[in-house]
Amino acid sequence: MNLLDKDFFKQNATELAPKLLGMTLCHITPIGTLKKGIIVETEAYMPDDPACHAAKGKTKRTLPMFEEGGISYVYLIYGMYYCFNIVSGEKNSGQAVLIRALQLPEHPHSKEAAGPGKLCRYLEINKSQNGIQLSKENKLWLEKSPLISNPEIVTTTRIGISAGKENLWRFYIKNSNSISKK
DNA sequence: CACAAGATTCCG
DNA sequence: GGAATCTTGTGC
Repeated sequence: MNLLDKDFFKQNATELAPKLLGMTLCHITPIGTLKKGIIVETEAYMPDDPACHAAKGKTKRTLPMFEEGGISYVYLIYGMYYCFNIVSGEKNSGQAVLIRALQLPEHPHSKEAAGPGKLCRYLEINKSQNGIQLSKENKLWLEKSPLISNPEIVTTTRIGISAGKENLWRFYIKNSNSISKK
């Protein structure tokens, strides 16, 4: 079974988010360097979720969230940090999975990509990756990680939001040293 | 056009 | 605990 066929991303964010744990996010930077990390922490943002950017309807910023699942949604937060999301669900549903932390294959204890802003800085993801289909041709894609299979997953409330705090929509790999926070 | 808020991070 | 820093959405 190929986990990465088109329908894989058509699941709801709440279903997709835990399934992304243990997969490798890869990016080839503009100067041709391959950067990659294993996803160890994610959060789901759903259409009727008060914490979700798309909940208030389409705006210029959130347009990618209303595309079909499988494209990227990148936005700038606090004027300083980019956050990378994988859009999920059917077209026009308005949902996505925020990638919150990566474990570096060669430095499993590093905190260099432990946090949504930090992983974008590490992978060199910015607005130019916004709204693109995740694929090797677009130099931004997912692979199954050979290092992690069937990770033990912890489910908690999300971080940094003011509404929708009650939903248990944050997922991370138990005992990972590279998550953003306990 | 002005203004407040924000899915963060780092320092004190 | 608080600042940095600036885009975006909203309201006048």
